[in-house]
Amino acid sequence: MQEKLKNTELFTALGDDALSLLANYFKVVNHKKGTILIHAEKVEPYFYILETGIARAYSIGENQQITFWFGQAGDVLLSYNSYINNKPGYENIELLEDSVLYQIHLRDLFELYNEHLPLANWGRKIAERELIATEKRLIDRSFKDATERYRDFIVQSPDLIKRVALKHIASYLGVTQVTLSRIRAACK
Amino acid sequence: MQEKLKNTELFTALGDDALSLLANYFKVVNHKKGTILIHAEKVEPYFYILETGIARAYSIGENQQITFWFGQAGDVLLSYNSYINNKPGYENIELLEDSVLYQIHLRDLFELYNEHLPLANWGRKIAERELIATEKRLIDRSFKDATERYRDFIVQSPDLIKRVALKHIASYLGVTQVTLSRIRAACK
DNA sequence: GCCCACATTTTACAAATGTTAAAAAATAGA
DNA sequence: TCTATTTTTTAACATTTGTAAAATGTGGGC
Repeated sequence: MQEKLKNTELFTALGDDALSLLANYFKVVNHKKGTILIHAEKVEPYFYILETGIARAYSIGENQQITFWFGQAGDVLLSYNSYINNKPGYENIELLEDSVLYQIHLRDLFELYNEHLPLANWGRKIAERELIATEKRLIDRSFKDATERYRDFIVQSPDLIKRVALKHIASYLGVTQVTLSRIRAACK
Repeated sequence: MQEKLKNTELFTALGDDALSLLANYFKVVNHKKGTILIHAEKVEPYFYILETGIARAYSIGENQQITFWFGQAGDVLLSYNSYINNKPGYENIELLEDSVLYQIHLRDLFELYNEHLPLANWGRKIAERELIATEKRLIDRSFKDATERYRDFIVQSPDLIKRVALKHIASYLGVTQVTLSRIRAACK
């Protein structure tokens, strides 16, 4: 495993032995830009950690896709409904750049969770951190207008602004692409 | 612990020994309607499970409160930022009815998590389920208009519609009370 | 029963955002 | 480089939602 990944916030909390135990099960995989790693209509049996690249999670409606999450280096890519309920999910995950990932089968991961306490607590923290981030975004949808959300996004995710198509950022912020364009024109 | 609580989805997954271990640490507490159980500006050291009653979590902005979560019997009440980061949170939790709760100190809960594997995995599932629910709500904010969200809410939470003030439901749905009133008038 | 405090609805108007279509700009491939 | 495709912007108009204030409804205490 790359040193830089070991130093992400997600891994520093794990002890060395938990880390090397986990590393035994990880398989490094490469995927091209455009790969759909997780399909909403399937039970997806893998848990991924992104080493390099950018990903987006999106749901498909009648006339549109809604991007509701972006993943960057060190983030976990997962179909939560597969993981928890062993059922197809609501999210697709697409790689927006050529990517390197660590892959582990959910079967193996759950076995580790049931054998190794620090890992079980590590899995708990992954979900808890994601929950806090998601709740804050939900709250921001009410407290802040689209312009404020866009400004915050620029500050908090400067990499994403540079590397992700604006149409995806628009739906992530909860507006249409036309509205985002207007906001950007007004900000100049 | 009440039988009915043991039969909630949250507890049936736990084995009997994990349940009785947990029960040793729970203290039953009663609180009046209106009690603010969790304060956003404080590190709150307790984890609660609601036995009877209804609660809401809300954040305070400049001119308004936003209710972003409702808790019913069997749900966990918690300041996630206290729990995970040992820092003050973004959420207040208010009891909307006289309530009976199980209370455990975070110190004790973390000790259990570090000793007892089934409990650590139970804690993981609590956060994961909450995450799925929150992500779905965030996605619904984009896919569905306020009228559809209100109709869904009536179907999915018939108890809350009866027992919670509409001003709280309005902000939970992401609209003002005026808009909710208009929706309700149109639905008649 | 009456009054008070609070919740909800209604109204009129303003602001923000969506929709559709088209033009302009950027990007990828041959 | 040139073309084809996709992305982004712009425009005009429709719709939804917000704001502020007044009116109405509701429940508890005296």
